Amino acid sequence: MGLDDTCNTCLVLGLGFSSTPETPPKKPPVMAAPAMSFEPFLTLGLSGESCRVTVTKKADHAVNKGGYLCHRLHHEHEELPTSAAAATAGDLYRQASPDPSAVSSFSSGRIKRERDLLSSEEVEVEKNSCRVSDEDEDGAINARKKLRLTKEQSALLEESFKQHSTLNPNQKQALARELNLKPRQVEVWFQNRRARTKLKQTEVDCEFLKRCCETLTNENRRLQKELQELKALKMAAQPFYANRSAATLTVCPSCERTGGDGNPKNPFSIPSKPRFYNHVTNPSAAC
DNA sequence: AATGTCAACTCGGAGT
DNA sequence: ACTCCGAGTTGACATT
Repeated sequence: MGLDDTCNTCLVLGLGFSSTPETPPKKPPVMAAPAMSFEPFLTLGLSGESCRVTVTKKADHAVNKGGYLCHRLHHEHEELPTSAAAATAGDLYRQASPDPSAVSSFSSGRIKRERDLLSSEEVEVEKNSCRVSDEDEDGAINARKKLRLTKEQSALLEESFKQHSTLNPNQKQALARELNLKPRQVEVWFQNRRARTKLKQTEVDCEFLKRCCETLTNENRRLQKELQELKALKMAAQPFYANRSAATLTVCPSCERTGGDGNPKNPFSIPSKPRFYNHVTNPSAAC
């Protein structure tokens, strides 16, 4: 008995959670609450450490798909972005933030990023957006600074995320205006937020499946034990059932009762095995 | 110093 | 062709 035995039973847990489509529609359903939507396809097996999640880890991707660094290095030789007005609404931001356009311009292939800047409205938003200058107090130019959203901004974003985990362009614009951020920043925040939600949900699923696995292992153990007991019981009762067939009735020499035929092809018959029935010492053990 | 967090990035796939 | 999004990654900053 033990885990090895349970493994021998080939107990396998596989949950696809097909309720959530693998390829979501254009506008995926809102994952409003972590209520076991089971989107990730987790597999469980009893061999080895039971739980394997199909979500790949960072380390699995040794190769960077893109030339992000190359892009950065390339662009750092390009013209510097214009310095924006200092953060007059500075209290809104916990720390100095770079010009978002400068951040965006780290890569040269900025087709996607630039689409956010096309409309005059967005340019206006950008002008008011969180930023100081491209040059920090050390004089380092165009260094990538990390923007930290304020509590108020985070709270509002969270609130909005609770209502809808994806934004349409209008919602994005409105939220960006309200938060004094670029639409692109709002978009990124929502993307990252969805990713975090999914990761968290995956962890929850994993824990759930681990518990399932433990429960099933215990159940399997219990059933194996029960089976053993039944087998033992059957063996003990074997002489009684050994010769029950009406076709070849035999008479117990001791009490003159009849027994089965012992035909192995009869699924209900138990083959008589002399080793369990000592005619000499116990001729009527079945009785 | 090591580790965690998270905004911002690239890339590729899918929808229109 | 364009747009959006998910997956994976990077790097600045915070925390331990």
